[in-house]
Amino acid sequence: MARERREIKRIESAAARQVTFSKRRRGLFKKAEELSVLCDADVALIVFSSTGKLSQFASSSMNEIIDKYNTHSKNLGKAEQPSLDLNLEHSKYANLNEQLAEASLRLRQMRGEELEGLSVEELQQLEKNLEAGLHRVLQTKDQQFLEQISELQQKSSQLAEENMQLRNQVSQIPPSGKQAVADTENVIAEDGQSSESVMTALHSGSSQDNDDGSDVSLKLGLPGVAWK
Amino acid sequence: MARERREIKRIESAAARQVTFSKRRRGLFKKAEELSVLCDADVALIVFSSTGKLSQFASSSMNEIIDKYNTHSKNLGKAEQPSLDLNLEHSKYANLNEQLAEASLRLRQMRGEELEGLSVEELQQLEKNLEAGLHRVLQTKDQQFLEQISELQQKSSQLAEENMQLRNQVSQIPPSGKQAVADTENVIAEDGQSSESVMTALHSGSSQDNDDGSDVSLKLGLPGVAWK
DNA sequence: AGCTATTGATAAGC
DNA sequence: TGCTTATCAATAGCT
Repeated sequence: MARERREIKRIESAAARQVTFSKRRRGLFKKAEELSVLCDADVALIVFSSTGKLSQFASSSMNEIIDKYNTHSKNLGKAEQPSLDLNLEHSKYANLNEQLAEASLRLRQMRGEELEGLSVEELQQLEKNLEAGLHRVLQTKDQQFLEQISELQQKSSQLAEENMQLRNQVSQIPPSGKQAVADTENVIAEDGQSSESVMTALHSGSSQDNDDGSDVSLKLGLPGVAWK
Repeated sequence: MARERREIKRIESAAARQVTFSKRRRGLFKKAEELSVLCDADVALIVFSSTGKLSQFASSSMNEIIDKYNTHSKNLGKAEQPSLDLNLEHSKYANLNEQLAEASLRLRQMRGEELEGLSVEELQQLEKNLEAGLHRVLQTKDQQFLEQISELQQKSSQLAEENMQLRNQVSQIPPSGKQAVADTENVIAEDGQSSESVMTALHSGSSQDNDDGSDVSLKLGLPGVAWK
């Protein structure tokens, strides 16, 4: 991949070998990571340079992958420690692995993947499950929305009441020129503003803020929620 | 490195992921071997596909390299192997258990259960996944239906043609009383009947039955399928 | 360690 | 899975 093709054969010059090692090692590790990310694969890569220096990459945990490798490849004889306990341990492990594989497959199928082998009946069952799940999710979501709206309405009316009381107090102050009128208008204006951003709090769990009604500043804001 | 740059991010389509996995895995193994040869390095590469299938490469012996790796990385105290092994075994087990619990929870949530703790955002994400999954399932189902319909139409027209030929043969028999006429009518009647139940076979995989046209009796019937 | 001319790898499409 | 092609990425040889 360069100025000239390089024959795949041990590089004799130690210097050139070192340079090529650095460059290609970087490329190899990059490719290994890309494969693991793109294809959701578990990848482990161990490289010892000719000088004995170790480099490694593992998409999850190196030990985990090596264990998995040993499990896969060592179905062959191993007459050492495998006592009853170990065998038991192993079969439990295998069993868990199976369950996990099964669960993963179902999950992927619910996401619409790997449907190839399914019969029409199985597809219909899947469809039914998805529709039921979707229905429940929508119900739950709606319920949460309704609860939040109800909370907000309550808060709103509470604020409106406070507002009215404040306006009453203000109006009882003997008029001393334009100032009083301006203040009253301000209170009304602020209320109008808070009702515009009223749909954004909710989630921050800051519901105790003005339970006593002493704190009039509303911190409503639910960031990142799209209201279709 | 191709028609279009691909973002390094999990490929959602299972089919595309599989194709890319095959191609890139080959490339990765090739690069690993080239590095080991060119630079006289000891390289071990272990890859588990998302479906759990193992591929491996080792410039020398996999076990040898793994041993060397363990020696290098485990400078930490290690007086006994049983304790280490046992701990490893235990953590693997615990880890698997966690993964299984996680998968089960997600599965239940897709079925619309245990949604209580979810935020509106999480619910919306779930909804999106469900809709996408449902969409793909419906597409797959429709495709199967269409394929089956197409097959049946073909079978139908083939049968109709056979029928016509049979009718011709029958009509060429010199009339010898009412019997011949009655036979002709029967053939027509049977054809009409088979077209009514024509949508029900498919799954039994009995497609060789009348390839030679000698067996006119259709055994179409897909029990338990509701055609909304 | 940077810089390009080249070769190599690979995303899409069949 | 394999093959082909248009493109993008890795890297060999220099500096």
